Amino acid sequence: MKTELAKDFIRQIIDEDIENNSSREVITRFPPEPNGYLHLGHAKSICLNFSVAEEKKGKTFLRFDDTNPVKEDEIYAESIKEDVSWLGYNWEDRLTFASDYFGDLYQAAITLIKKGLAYVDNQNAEEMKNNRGTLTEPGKNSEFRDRAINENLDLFKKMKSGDFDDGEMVLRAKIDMSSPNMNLRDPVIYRIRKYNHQRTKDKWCIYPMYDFAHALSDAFEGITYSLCTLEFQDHRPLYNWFIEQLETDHRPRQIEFSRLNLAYSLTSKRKLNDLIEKNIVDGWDDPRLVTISGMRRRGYPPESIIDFCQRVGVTKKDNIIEMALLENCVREELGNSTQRRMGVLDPIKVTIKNYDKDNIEYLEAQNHPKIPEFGSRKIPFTNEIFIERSDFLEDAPKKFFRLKPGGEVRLRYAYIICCEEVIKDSNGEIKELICTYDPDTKSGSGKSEKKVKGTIHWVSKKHAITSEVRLYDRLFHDHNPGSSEDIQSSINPKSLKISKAKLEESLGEENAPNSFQLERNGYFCLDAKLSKTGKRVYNRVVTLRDTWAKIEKAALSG
RNA sequence: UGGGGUGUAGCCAAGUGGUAAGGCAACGGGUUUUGAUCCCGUCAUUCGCAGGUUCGAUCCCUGCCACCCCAGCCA
Repeated sequence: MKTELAKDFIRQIIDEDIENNSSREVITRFPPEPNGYLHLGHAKSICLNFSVAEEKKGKTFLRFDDTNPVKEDEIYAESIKEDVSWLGYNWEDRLTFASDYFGDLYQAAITLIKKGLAYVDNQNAEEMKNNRGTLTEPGKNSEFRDRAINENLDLFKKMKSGDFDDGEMVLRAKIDMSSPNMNLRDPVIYRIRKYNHQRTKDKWCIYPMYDFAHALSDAFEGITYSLCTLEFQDHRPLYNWFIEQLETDHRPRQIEFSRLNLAYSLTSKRKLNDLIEKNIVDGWDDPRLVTISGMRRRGYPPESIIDFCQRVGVTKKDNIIEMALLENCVREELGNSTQRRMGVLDPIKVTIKNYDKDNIEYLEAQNHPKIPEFGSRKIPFTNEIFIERSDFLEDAPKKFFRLKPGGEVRLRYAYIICCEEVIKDSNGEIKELICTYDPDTKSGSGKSEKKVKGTIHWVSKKHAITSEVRLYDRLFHDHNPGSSEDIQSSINPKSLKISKAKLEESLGEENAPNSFQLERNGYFCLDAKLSKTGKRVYNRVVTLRDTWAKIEKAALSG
């Protein structure tokens, strides 16, 4: 935990409850539907549910809300488990499925019918829609609403035994067709779906709806706080209605909080799915996506995601969090946990004409500027090296501290060099720089008093390994791409740039770290999906803060 | 024009009937062989707006405004 955080309103409610009744347990649940992959918004919910319970020595269930066999699949359930674990949470023996309760749910429906609180409706979807009314007009009672209890019982049993086709009948709660809350206008609680369920196979052909299954599953598991997002606020009266009418042993309490939105990204399963189907991205784990699997592949440490979720807080206010906060969390975590290396993303060759071309000098380089325990390594220096193209400017502004014609710069851990000559090709593009070095300025030798303003990174040409490095930018131009249905038009065509980078020799070693900082270039991580033996592909996780870029930008605009 | 929510800085977010925490961003300065990190400093006379109650209101009351959610046999 990096910052002292004030208690959010949910924790305050829980604290008050505990004060009023010291025996009250904290049992929460994370209830995903296995019909897609988890994203950053889910991470917020996971973090909230698990940490709130953890803080009070309570428990959290991972419960799959698998009540719609048409949309759900086991592969999603597997990925969800992997993602939750990766974030660092453990549900222990509390892995459950709404489908575990299908039998109990069925009995609960029977109870409702017997109490005269549910009825079988023959209306089709179209008719039901027409009779539901509108936001300002009440609905109309179904002509089947006052069926006898025995008839309802009989019909419901026939629904279960497969006597009717999909859509022919539904079971509805009998509440109030004129309620201003649409959820209370006799909601459907069971529908017929002659479809193989991923877990119960063909045992059932009727499936409970979310409101019914969710409220009761919470009650069955003894959930004390059922935390969900704001759009379920209007469902709370229905949630409570089921709990009250069925007189369950446990009475869970639903509390809603606002979902997380991240600027320039999408946190909607449906829209994410769209991107994948249209091949705009490389699957659910594309590193530009804020799916958990995408962020994992990108190289975001789970700790940074948890830290982020803690910092954004929990309220009922709509929000769009800036990407900068997430990136700050990632940098902070990686800064303290990764070793430093050197690598050139866009190389330009430098020949040091006064350095013996047959000589190879091994120079000492620290693996971390502040953590000596990370040790050091030796890097080879020769007369031909690569430096970053952007570290040389022919026409440099006064405050440009890097290399320019006739100017000097320090090569990190090596010598100070001076640019003597610029060699260009027929197109005017710089092909090579001819420099001289000052032998007295060897790093750490203390022989020279010479000081230069700039230090740049470099790699020995002879020893460099060429690797594919993927540089990312935001996937969307639109601050809130989710607000539009036209996702395509806000796609940033330059969100992925592939570079043939020159990396220092040590990154080719067997025990080379999988994630590291390339000094002055950012944090990088091996792409587990694209890398093969003999071919390593790296993702830039995040850049370093770049105040020079800011100065340049300000100079351009001002 | 029904119901349910929400409005505190550019983005998040505390807060109390006694005079606006913190983080991110931004800006200025110091240290630095990463223009990184780190450190220091600046950044709301005002809490959606208008009235009212009060010695005193961001907090209590009234009215208004803005935004979000709801008319699936999805979750």
